[in-house]
Amino acid sequence: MITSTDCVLFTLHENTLKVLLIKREHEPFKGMWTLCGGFIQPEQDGSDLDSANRILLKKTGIQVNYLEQLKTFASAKRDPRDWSISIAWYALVNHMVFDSSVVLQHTNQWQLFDVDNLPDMGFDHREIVDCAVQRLRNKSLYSSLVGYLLNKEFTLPELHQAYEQVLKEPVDNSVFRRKLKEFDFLENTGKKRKIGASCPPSLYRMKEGLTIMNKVIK
Amino acid sequence: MITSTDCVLFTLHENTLKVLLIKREHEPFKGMWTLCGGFIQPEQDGSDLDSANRILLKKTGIQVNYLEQLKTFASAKRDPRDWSISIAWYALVNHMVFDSSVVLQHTNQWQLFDVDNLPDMGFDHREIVDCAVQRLRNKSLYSSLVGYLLNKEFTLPELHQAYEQVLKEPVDNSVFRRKLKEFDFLENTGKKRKIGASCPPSLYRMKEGLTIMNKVIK
DNA sequence: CAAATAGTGTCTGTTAGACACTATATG
DNA sequence: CATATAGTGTCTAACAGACACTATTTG
Repeated sequence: MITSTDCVLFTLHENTLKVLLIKREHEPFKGMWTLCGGFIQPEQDGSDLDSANRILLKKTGIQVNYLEQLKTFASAKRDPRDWSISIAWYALVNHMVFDSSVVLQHTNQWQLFDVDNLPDMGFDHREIVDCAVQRLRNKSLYSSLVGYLLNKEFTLPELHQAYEQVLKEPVDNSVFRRKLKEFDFLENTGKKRKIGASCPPSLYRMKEGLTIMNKVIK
Repeated sequence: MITSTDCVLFTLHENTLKVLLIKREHEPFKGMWTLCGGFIQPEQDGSDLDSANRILLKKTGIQVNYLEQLKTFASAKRDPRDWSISIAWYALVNHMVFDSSVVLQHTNQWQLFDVDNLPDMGFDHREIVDCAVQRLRNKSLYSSLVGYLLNKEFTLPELHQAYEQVLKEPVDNSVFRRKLKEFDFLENTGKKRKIGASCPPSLYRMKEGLTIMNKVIK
């Protein structure tokens, strides 16, 4: 019995929702694109969450902003070696961390892929990604998740754009702002971002301690 | 490493949402109330879903109407014997099956408990039940799930009552019926149920092939 | 035809969506 | 002070919730 964990790591890049895939170095599925995953280590990991964080950190050097259990994939056939259980997760990070990760700088065996234009993938990882994309898009409608794809401080126009990129459809500006007021998960830093010959937007950050809000955006 | 599966089996009884708990016969937690669970058997089970169905059938004799993966609970401490993974599920059945199950008739080591008045439970099963109740109540608002708690054929007043019992709050009759029309997951059998000196309600059944609808009730 | 329950219509306040508008800062 | 973008107001159609009403069947 194989007990493992796999994580769908999302970020926004080039105006698109992307996922990190890693090129497998060993059989099975050597050379194919797969999720960031690994075996659960009972000696090291106190819980499934620990496993996910440990493996993310080890394989990408990234400490994520948001991490949530997605679903467990388990069957006799998903791994040719043996009956296999994988606890799948999805995580959200700002794209900056990809530039600052020492681990990723030392290899080119990884790539960010548009979630709507994925390559062939090993195991049942395509199914896992599709499941995660569906969950993220759905949950974005009534939560503050999208905020975790941005830098710690961001402007409302940036957040607005992020929603449109995740959902792949336009979001009305006044609806967007009305909803944000109801949600109330942001706090104004007082600072503004200078851009050019125009009105500079305020910088906001996520309030501490919240992950999910309970109303509908869109 | 222990790999197991546990199921929260819901039904409606005495106007209340209840869960089946089983009194444990062995250590650990011998004599305490626990969920219907067991070990994954790689030789017998093709998938996690197969495990859940097999264990339900073996321990309760019940074939459920609806079964959905809930969440996976995994840690070093949840089972005193070893590091343990449990893939948790929730299932919905009509109360009738408890009377017709031969397996359950041959033992009294089980009981149905009000979800809002649970006994002390072994392992982390209390947490699992709470998680399942939350999921069921939430999903009931925008799905046809509640229908799976009823008999194959049921009346609209029965379904209405079932919603109120699951949600533990009144549901306006005209809103209820308006929503059902939008959802469109029922078909009229043409039959009616005779009760007494009053207008007999029509009998409906769930349309084949659907499990989840996508609008909001309540 | 009275009683009881099934089932429908109607009114009101709230909200999503569309879009026009005002405010603010900079070169 | 022109320009560009930030941010707000307003109108309309749809819908949830409350509740009164009509319809149907049986003893």
